[in-house]
Amino acid sequence: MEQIHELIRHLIVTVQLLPLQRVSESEISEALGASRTPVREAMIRLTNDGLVKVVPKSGTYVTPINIDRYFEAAYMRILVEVGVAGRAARRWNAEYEASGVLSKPFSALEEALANKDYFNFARSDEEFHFNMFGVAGVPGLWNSIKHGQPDLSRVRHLKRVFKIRRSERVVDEHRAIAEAIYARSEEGAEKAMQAHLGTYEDEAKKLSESPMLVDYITKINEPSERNARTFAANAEFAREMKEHLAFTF
Amino acid sequence: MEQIHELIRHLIVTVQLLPLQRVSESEISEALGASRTPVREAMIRLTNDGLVKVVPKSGTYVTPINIDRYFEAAYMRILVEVGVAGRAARRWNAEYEASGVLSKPFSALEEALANKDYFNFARSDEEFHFNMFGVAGVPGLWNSIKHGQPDLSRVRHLKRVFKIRRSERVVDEHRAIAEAIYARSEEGAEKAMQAHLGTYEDEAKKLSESPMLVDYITKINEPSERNARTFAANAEFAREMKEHLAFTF
DNA sequence: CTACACAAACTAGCATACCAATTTGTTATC
DNA sequence: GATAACAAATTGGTATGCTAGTTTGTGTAG
Repeated sequence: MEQIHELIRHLIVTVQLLPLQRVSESEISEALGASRTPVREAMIRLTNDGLVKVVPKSGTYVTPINIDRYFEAAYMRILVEVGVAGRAARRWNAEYEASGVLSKPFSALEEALANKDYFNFARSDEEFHFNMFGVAGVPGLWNSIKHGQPDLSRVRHLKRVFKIRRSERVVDEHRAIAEAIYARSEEGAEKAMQAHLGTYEDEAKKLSESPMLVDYITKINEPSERNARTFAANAEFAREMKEHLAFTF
Repeated sequence: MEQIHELIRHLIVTVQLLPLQRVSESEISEALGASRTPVREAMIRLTNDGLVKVVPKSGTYVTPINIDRYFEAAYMRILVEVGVAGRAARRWNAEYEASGVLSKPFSALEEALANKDYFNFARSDEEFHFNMFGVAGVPGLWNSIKHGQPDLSRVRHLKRVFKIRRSERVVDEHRAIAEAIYARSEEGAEKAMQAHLGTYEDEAKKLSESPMLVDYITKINEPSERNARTFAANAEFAREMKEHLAFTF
């Protein structure tokens, strides 16, 4: 069941299943060669993820992408991480220093960038942030930030697709954060984190400056005849659109 | 199914179903006169809530209460609400003023306190906070704060049971927040909110100063022969314990 | 040609039966 | 009496059939 959940989730996150599209239990169970029960259970979990909405006796539909929620989640992340960075600086000590909780992922980050290994780059980036939460004494919050909001993943995926990112500066910014924490400078760490994540307004601006993405989201959120298409036909539609827009999914 | 989910959730939150206890699908479905399917689906949702853990081919167990997670959630709430209060102050304008989004729930709060109507007191309190999120332009974050962390509800319930609360001061604190927002004082609003919610350390201290609650949580988290008891027998156990401790559940 | 009514098809919700794996209780062996 | 092996019972996972409600398509009346 977990596998089905992951599969459908992946299809939705990568926008191969488009908003408002119907994802019927029977259709998927048939396509996957499984019974309806595990599919149904996957749907319940997807409902919890906020990725689909079940309408009794009618159908299950992919939820529209709500970009406002993404902004909110980004804003929340900034608030939390800035506070956590300060707290980590306050709690920093020789023991943490010796363990290399921050220096190790930072080194890995530098190395990954040098090798242009973007997969490990993202991994090390995440590890750095996660370990900082650990130093701050609130390790569980990382998951809340990461999975707390319903639909971060789809927008994040689209950002990748539209190549909205920045790698080089990240290393320097992490260095600044790490050094402020080493120096036990609460204020410095907060400022460095603020600079790293940018403000809420910056985030909004950055996405608005990429109207292509906003337009794309608006477009796929619209109801259309594709809503009536089948599972397979819709994947086909997504593929066509993908090629047309020359994206790398 | 929603009803079953709510029922079991309520039983767990009110600690009538104790941590580590087995809650078998068949047992519950039988007790409720329903089939296993809806019970099973409720279990999936409870898993998402972090209230139970399913061990395949073994059983479904109530998760232990993790008080650290509660602290983390409280800390996160403070970080977020302080930032949101500042943002609300920055965005405050005549339109909001005229609409009474903040003044109305505040008045209701005062009135509820005067009538010792604690139900409406809590309602107005929540409405005030929620509306502040609206003024800040991030209404969706309120739900993230409220339901984001897995196990806020059980500790919150226990706090009520152990009578750890404070009502009178809340009104004054809300007034301070509201007035800072009216004055469009970002810094003032943040400070007032910080004072209202207290710091992370204060929260921890407050609960530590109530060792009875900490001890109680430790105790019910421990494995014991009750883990082998049945659904009904365990509810009985909870009732006994309740009476013994003279709590008002 | 349009509007409405009705029927057929499809939907998710639920009940039930069966399966494989784990746990637990018992028995046989030392 | 302790321990190991085996068997019976219990568990969650899955498949499937049925039901009630919604949607959609078709046909008929205007």
